[in-house]
Amino acid sequence: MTELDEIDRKLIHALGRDARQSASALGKRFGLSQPATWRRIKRLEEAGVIAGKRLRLSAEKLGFGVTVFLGIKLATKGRVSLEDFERAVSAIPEVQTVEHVLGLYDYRLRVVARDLPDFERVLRRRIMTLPGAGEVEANVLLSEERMPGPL
Amino acid sequence: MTELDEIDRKLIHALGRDARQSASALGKRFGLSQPATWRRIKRLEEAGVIAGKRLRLSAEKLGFGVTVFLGIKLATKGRVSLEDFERAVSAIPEVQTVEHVLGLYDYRLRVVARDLPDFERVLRRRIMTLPGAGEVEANVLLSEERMPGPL
DNA sequence: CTTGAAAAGAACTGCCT
DNA sequence: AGGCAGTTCTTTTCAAG
Repeated sequence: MTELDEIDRKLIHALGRDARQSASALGKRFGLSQPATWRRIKRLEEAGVIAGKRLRLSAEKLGFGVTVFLGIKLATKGRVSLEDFERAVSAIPEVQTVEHVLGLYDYRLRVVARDLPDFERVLRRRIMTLPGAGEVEANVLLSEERMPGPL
Repeated sequence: MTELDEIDRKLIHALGRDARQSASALGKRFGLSQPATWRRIKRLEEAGVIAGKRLRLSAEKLGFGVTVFLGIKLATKGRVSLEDFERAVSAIPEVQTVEHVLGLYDYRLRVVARDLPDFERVLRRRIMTLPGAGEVEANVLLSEERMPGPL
C-alpha cells in the first residue's frame, strides 16, 4: 500500500476517467505546475499504483455482439488440474478474462462471440471440452457500467 | 461494425497491451511510416473502435486487498425496480462495475474492500439493503488474468 | 501509400526556493 | 515538497511524390 494525499487521489480519479489528459491540463485544474503534476504521476507509476495504460475497445464495433460470463465448477480440483485448466483456457481466443475465485464456482470467464450461434460453437467445442470442467453456468451481458469509485 | 485489415488488428493488439507506445515506434514494428500509423489510429478512434484510454490501477497498492464478485437476483423485477436498483447501487463507492445480465442472476457486481471485515460492512450495510435485492451469491477473487484476445 | 518538414504541445531535466 | 526555464520527444498538420 502507498501513502496518497488529496491531490494524488484527484489525479488518479481524473486519469481513471480519461488517461489522455496532459500533466499541464491536470495541473491547472488542481493548482499545480506542469512539472509538479508530472512528478506526482511519475511517482505513482514507479510505486506501482498506476500499473499502465490500456485501450478501451468497443466490442460491438469490432463485431462482437455477445458477451457472456461463465461460472465454472471443476470436477477434479488437484493442483495439476488447476494448471491444466488454466493453460487450456488461456488458449481460447474468445476468452477475455480468467478469474480464479473462491465460492460457488472455481473460475469465472468473460467470453466474447460474434453472435449467439457463434457463442454456442465456442461453448460446445471449446468450453465444454476443457480438462476438468464440471458445472458451467452462463450469464449473458445486457449492459455494463464502470463506476468512478476508489480505483 | 468496422472493417479492419491485418495492420489495424496488430495496432489494436499492440496498443491493448500498452497504450503508451508512440505512432512512430508502432510504425517501425509493422512497416509503416509515422504519419500512416497515426492516421490509422486516428481513424480507429473516430470509428469508435478505440473508445479511449484508461489507467490500469493496482487495487492492492491502493489498499484494497479484497475483490468480490456478487451475483444478485432481484426479488421484484419491474421496470421501476431495475432503475431503483441501478441508482442505489451506483451510489456505493466500493462497487466498481455493475453488469445487467440475463441468466441465473439479474446483476453482477464487482466490489472492492480493504479487507474481509471491511467487505462484511459493505455487504451488510450497503448491498443487503439495496431496494429489490433478493438472493446474493459471492465469489472472492484469488487471481485474475486478462488475455490478449480479439479485443 | 510514402518521405520530409514544420509547428504545437507534452514529456522530461536541472536548478532554485 | 513546489516553481521556473529550458531541452527533447511526440503529436499533429501540411506539402509533394
